[in-house]
Order: sequence, then C-alpha cells, then structure tokens
Amino acid sequence: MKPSCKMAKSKDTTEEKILNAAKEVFMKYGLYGSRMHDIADTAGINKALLHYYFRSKEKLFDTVFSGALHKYLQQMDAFLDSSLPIRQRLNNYVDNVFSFLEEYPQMPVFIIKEVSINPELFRDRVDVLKKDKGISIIQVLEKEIELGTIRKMDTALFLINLHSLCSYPFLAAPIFKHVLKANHKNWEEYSPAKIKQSVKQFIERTLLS
Amino acid sequence: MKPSCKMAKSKDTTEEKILNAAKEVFMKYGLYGSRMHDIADTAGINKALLHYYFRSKEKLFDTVFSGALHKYLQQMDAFLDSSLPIRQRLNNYVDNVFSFLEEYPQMPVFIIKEVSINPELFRDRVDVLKKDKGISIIQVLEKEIELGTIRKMDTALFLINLHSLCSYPFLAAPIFKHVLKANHKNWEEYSPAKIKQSVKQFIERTLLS
DNA sequence: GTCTATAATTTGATAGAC
DNA sequence: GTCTATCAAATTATAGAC
Repeated sequence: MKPSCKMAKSKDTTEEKILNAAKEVFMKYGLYGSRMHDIADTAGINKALLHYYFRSKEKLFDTVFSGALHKYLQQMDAFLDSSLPIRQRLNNYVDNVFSFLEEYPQMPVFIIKEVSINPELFRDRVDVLKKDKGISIIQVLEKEIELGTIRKMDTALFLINLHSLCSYPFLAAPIFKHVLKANHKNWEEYSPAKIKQSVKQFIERTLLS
Repeated sequence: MKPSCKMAKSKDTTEEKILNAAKEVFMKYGLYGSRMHDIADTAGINKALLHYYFRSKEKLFDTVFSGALHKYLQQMDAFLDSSLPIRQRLNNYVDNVFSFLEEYPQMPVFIIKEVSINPELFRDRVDVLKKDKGISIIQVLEKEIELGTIRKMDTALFLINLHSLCSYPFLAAPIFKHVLKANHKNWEEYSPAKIKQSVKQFIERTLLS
C-alpha cells in the first residue's frame, strides 16, 4: 500500500498480459487443444505479438508449463515451520494446499494431462526443481514415527490419500455439484471450507485413532 | 466359451475399430486436441472412413463421450446387493470402482475436462441417465444413519472423500510415482491394491472410529 | 513494439474410382 | 465399404508498414 510499491506499473506489460492469457487458455485446453488466436484474443492483442515475444507456440507453452510445474511442486513440498508440532504443521500444510487450489483449481489436472501426453516435460524438469528443496514431508513423517509422536503407517500412502482428498474435489467439482444436487435433498452448497475440515479430520484419525 | 457365443465374429468390425481408436485418442487429447488423422491411424484405416461411419468429428466425439459418461455414472452409482450389511456393500462398491478405474484410468479426467470445456455435454445427458437408476448411495447412507448402524455424518462429504481417494491416485499416478521414488527411499511400487486397502480403512474409520 | 497482410501447413470434410 | 485425390477452412508463423 506504500507509494513505493510498484505493482500497478509492472502488472500490465504486454509480456505479462500474454503470459496470463496463455496460462488461462493452455490450462483449459492443453497444448494441442489451444489456439494462438484464442490466446491473442484473451490477451487483447494481435496474434503476431505472440511470436514477437515468444518464438513459437511450443516456446510459449514451455514457459507457461515450467512456471506452473514449479509453483505446483513448490507448494506440494512446502512443509515449513519446523519448530511447530507435527499436527500443527500438517494443518498448516493443508491450509496452504487449499489456498493454492482455490487460486488454481485446474492446476493438478493441467500438469497431469500434459505430462501424460508428453512425459519428458516432467522428466526433464523435476530433477532441476528438486535441488533447492529442503527436507520432504515424507521424511518428516518417518522421523515422527520413529519418535513415536504419531502412529506407525505407510507414509507414502498417507501422502497419496492426503493429496487425493485435497485435489480431487476441486477438479471434479462440476460433476459432484450435479450429482449431489440431484441425490441429496438437503445439500446446501459445495463448500471448500467444509471439505478442508474433513481432510483435517482424516489426518487426525490417521495419525492416531 | 460355448460355440454359440459369437464374440470373435462381432469384435473386429470397422465401426468398432473406429470407436476403440476414437476412445483412445479422445480420452488422451480431448475433443479439440485430437486429430481425425490420429484416430484413423490408430484404427488402421483411412480418414475418409471416419466420415463414412460418423458424419463429423463432433458426432464421433459425441458417441464416444456418451458411452463414457454412461459407463462412468453407472459405476459411480452402482450400489447393489441390498441384502448385505452396509459395510459389506461399501466394500463391494470400492472393489467395483477400483476394477473400473484399473480398466479406464483416465476416465474421470476425460469426463471432467470435457465437461469443464463444454458444460452442456453434461447437463443435456445426466437427467436422461438418471431415470433408470435405482436408489442412490447417499440415500442408503442416510437411512443407515437413521437406523443407527453407522455414525452420524455428512454423507455428501463422505462420498466426495471416497471418490477422491479412489480416483485421484489413478489420474495422478505419473506424478506420484516420480515424487515418491525421489523422496521415499524404501518405496517399493505404486500398487492399486495397497491404495484400495487404505480406502477401505478410511471407510471403517469414518463409519465408526 | 504493434499492427495488417500473407505465406505455409495442417486439418476436417467431400467427390469419385474401385 | 474402402481407398486416393482434393477442396475449403483453420492455424502457425513470417514479412513488412507504421
């Protein structure tokens, strides 16, 4: 809010308008399903400018995808505040994952789809991203089990379950909304907050029931 | 196995070869990302034949999508064997969902993506499919709660969690495999059987812990 | 940097021989 | 029913004016 904060100035550059538009279109339609024309229209500029800033469709896609993957893996492995007790840390982790998913609901499907079509997109990049990561959530859990703080369990399976419970409700929201509205008479609304609560309940019951 | 069974004869018709190829390509690339050329190649036939059997790309896609949606909703709501106790029924349900997902791992993403791009695909068809359905899983759970057989809970939320735990591991398999292999030293393999077991554990803990 | 015009490919679809 | 040849439209990409 200070006058020195230069967000208004740096926000509306053409390159950023293109990147934002590309993000939107690529996330929805994927690499092969997207049209440069659509991206230009969404950005409110001319097609030729896309090629001026990014040589080709593939280059533009690569830029968008790299950014997305980086952001995704970063939040997936962000397990900070090592001073806090494990339950608190897990709760914070779920909070972070949910804020991330509320901002980018289609991020997981985007990554998953594009990787399934083009596996080298993943292989080429993951190892690089690994380097600047700290200790992983799995290793933390393993240590807590050794210490006896939480129940013995398959930590990888726990992580799979946890992310399933967080991500899928966002990506399957349109389907769930329809099915639930039809079958569940007193179903109020599709609420991320309620879903988040149920994830935390799952954690609590898994760690020690 | 009887000689009267005519499966060999009816299997390799051109129309079926096209439909199988279309299923494969559309599921992977979506409507806009798929190329008729690819479908023809996958089917091992000529492009022109696609238009001979199905008027247009849209018609062909519609056929594939309708079939997929029907199959998906059918298994999502198949909750038979009403004579069995509720825990047994839920276990069978999970078994069915897993066999379905092992056969069609990308089915959920396919439906979800195409519906998010083209919402009327869903709206136009779901109501029709609803008609021949029996009682839904949610209504069964509500009744069991009334009877006191299971703990009081938000049944819609339970269904969301349940499907998240089943579907997401299949669709995110490539990602999980990579991340786990890197972070989890003694991680053997990505096993659907183990994941299924954890889903059943979730059910047990949720119904009454 | 941004636009218009246009080239070069790709892609959905059809006509017509067999 | 199946194929080859081909058209028309769409799509990526570039050239050149401003």
